[in-house]
Amino acid sequence: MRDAGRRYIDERSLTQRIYLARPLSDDKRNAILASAAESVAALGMGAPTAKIASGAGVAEGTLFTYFPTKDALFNELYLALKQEVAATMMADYPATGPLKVRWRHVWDRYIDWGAANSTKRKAIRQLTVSDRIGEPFKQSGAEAFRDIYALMDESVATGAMTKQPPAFVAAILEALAETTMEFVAREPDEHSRYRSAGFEAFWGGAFNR
Amino acid sequence: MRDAGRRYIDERSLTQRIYLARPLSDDKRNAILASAAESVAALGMGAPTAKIASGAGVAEGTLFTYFPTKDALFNELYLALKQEVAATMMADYPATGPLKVRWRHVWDRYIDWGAANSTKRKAIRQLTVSDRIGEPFKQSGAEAFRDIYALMDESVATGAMTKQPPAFVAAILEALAETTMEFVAREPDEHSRYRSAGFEAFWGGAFNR
Amino acid sequence: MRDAGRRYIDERSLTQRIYLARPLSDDKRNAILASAAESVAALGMGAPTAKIASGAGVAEGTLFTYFPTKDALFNELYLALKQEVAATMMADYPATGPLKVRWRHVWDRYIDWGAANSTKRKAIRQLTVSDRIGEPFKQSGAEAFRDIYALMDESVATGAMTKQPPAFVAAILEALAETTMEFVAREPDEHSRYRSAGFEAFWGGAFNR
Amino acid sequence: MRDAGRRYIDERSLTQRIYLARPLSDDKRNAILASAAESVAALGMGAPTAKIASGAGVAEGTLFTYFPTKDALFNELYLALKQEVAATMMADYPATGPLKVRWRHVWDRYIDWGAANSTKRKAIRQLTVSDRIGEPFKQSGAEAFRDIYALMDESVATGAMTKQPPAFVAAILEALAETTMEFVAREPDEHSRYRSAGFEAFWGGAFNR
DNA sequence: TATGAATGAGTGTTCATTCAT
DNA sequence: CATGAATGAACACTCATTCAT
Repeated sequence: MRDAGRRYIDERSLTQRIYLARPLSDDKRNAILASAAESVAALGMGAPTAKIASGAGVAEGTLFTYFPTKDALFNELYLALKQEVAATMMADYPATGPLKVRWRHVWDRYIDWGAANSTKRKAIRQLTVSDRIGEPFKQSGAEAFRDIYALMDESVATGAMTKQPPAFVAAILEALAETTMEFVAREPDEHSRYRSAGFEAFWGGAFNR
Repeated sequence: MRDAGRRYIDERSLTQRIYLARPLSDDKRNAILASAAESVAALGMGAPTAKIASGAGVAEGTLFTYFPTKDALFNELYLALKQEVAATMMADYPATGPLKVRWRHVWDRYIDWGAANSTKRKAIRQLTVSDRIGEPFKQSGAEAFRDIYALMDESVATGAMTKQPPAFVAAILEALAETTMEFVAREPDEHSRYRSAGFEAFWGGAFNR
Repeated sequence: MRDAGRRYIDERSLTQRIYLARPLSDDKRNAILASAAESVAALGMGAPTAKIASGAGVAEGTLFTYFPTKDALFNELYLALKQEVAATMMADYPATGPLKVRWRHVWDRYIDWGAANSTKRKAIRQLTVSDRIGEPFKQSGAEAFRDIYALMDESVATGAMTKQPPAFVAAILEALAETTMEFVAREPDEHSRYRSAGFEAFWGGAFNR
Repeated sequence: MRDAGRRYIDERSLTQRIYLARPLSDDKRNAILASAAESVAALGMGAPTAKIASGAGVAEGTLFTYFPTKDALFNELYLALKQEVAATMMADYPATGPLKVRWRHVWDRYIDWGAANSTKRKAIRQLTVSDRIGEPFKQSGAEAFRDIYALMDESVATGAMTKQPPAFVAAILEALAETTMEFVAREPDEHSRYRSAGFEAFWGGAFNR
């Protein structure tokens, strides 16, 4: 029937994928992903593909020429969002300078992104707990983050988290960031206060002794 | 909680006989809740009521004599789980003693509960993100925890979190605990190591300066 | 199991039934019938037995000790209502006097009953079209009416309907009466006008030449 | 009514191709309506949508692409049947000629239609008493008939019904016709006799003095 | 390739009836 | 006899996916 995997998985690389000759429209693909994010944020994993399609301005069937399966769409969405976050965090990254400043830079970007993109934030949350994101996608999602921490490798060698795997530190950062975003969303006026408090919690917990 | 036997024995009158049918069974109610937790952990909020019922050993229809609605069931489940966690955390609580020891007590109970009840943990997670838990139920769930922090009121007045609302501290504890449980679940052999590391992250972040 | 037919059918007579030794309460039985009429009027034949029972102030199961089946209840209700109508029509019947006056008496009673008992009227209508009233019950229902026309036998021998079966005349009367009641219900202020107009339509149609 | 083929052929543009999927089929729509009429006649408003669909030779889900709701289907069915009746009544209508002949024409068509379409007749009856036909549909249904009586306006100004609203006369006609059809259905051999008798009842009741 | 009608398995909930109390 | 919990078949409606156009 349809060659479902055709452009879905590119063997060469998952982070830096190379798109081959393709007549499909990137605009439509992106519109579908965007609509999916919105629908998932609002309705959870039960969001109907029909609604996603119509939100993207395409027909029901069209969705399936871009993604062979609802799950495939969600996996791609997960990955796209994770990569967007990672990219945002690293924009303007001050490669030099004190460690704390660099972490703070990353942290602030993260929180601000969450505050500005609450839909996407909610979508990522739903996808994360849904157990429908395959291991490979989870891994490449994590990779995007691990890249970040790699850049700050030295830091992990310091402080309280010395003996913990970087993934644990990363997970803690995410957990704290998510909590912080939650409170920022509830009390937008306190945005910068919570952002600072969250960061101090992270920094004190992970690096102080 | 529920006193199912309440009207079971009638002592009001000997002249006007009052007929009593089978009372609602707390056993069944609990079986349904337990089965719901398992199903939700495995399948998310989409877990079919039919599966929940059969998992509880009751007929499909019976579920609805105990809970008027799937959502009602999930709300009650959420509350029950939250209260179970809170109760577990406070068991054998050392009312006196150094602050850190008391927090550590609570923390360890929490992590250990999560390790021993991964199904329930997953269920609570699904319920929490699902947006189908009504505000009143969220509130009473939070109350159970707020009771805990109230007991340690003094502590909040100290350290990095001095100026943050207790709810924020509580949320941070939960977030860190969840992350810790996640890693404990993945690497059970490292249970106590992660438990300690997680706690240090919390303590250092929330109370050190 | 239960001897469902026990007091349900009395072989001796359907119009003048004789109730044998019976421990069941007539009050409850009547309450159930009354509640059934209301429920059927409001919800049609789909009215739940549970609602009927609760409306009668008895338990769900109790309904089934008085009527073995929902259908049985509806059949009895049908009969009871038909008999009530017939009895009402014949109250104070002027056995002597001009034919038209006697018919008019019956007609007026019928219309007035319908105006005063719209619930019962609606219920009878639902039951009549429902195809769940068994032939025997339909027959005894009709009997009640046929008794009436028998009293006025002579009249049928006159006028336009001479050659039609009395059942046809009866059916026409019912149809016209129902239509009239409908309009009376919609415009209560025009009660007596519609009552007269309806009667004239009947009289002119059935007896004039 | 519905012009299913409307968008089927696209002629708007040759440069911007517009893709067209299968259009809704009027055949299917009609098959569903027909099957619904049969099911409703046999089983009342409780007729399962599944049975209606299978009776129409379509899948269960297909029914809902043509009618959003069971009630919507029933409303459309009601309207379709009413309009069919009205159209039948007016076929070959003798616009000139004596009043009584014209009424008789309409009457005969009505009775004959009922005799030939007992299923549809039963269906209409069920729908009419069901209280699930919305006011707007009732109104457009009535309109079809009012159109008829408008054609014979003059007649209403004559005879016994002079002072009654035309709707009342219409209702009487319907009631008498239904009764007549009922008897025709029971005794098909007496078709024309009952048809005449019914008409005389109507004519005598409504127009004679 | 784009479209949206067609499909039928799956779901939450209702309800007549039974039966333990 | 009265009660109401227990039962499971039934039902309206949804939805991911297919495929004719």
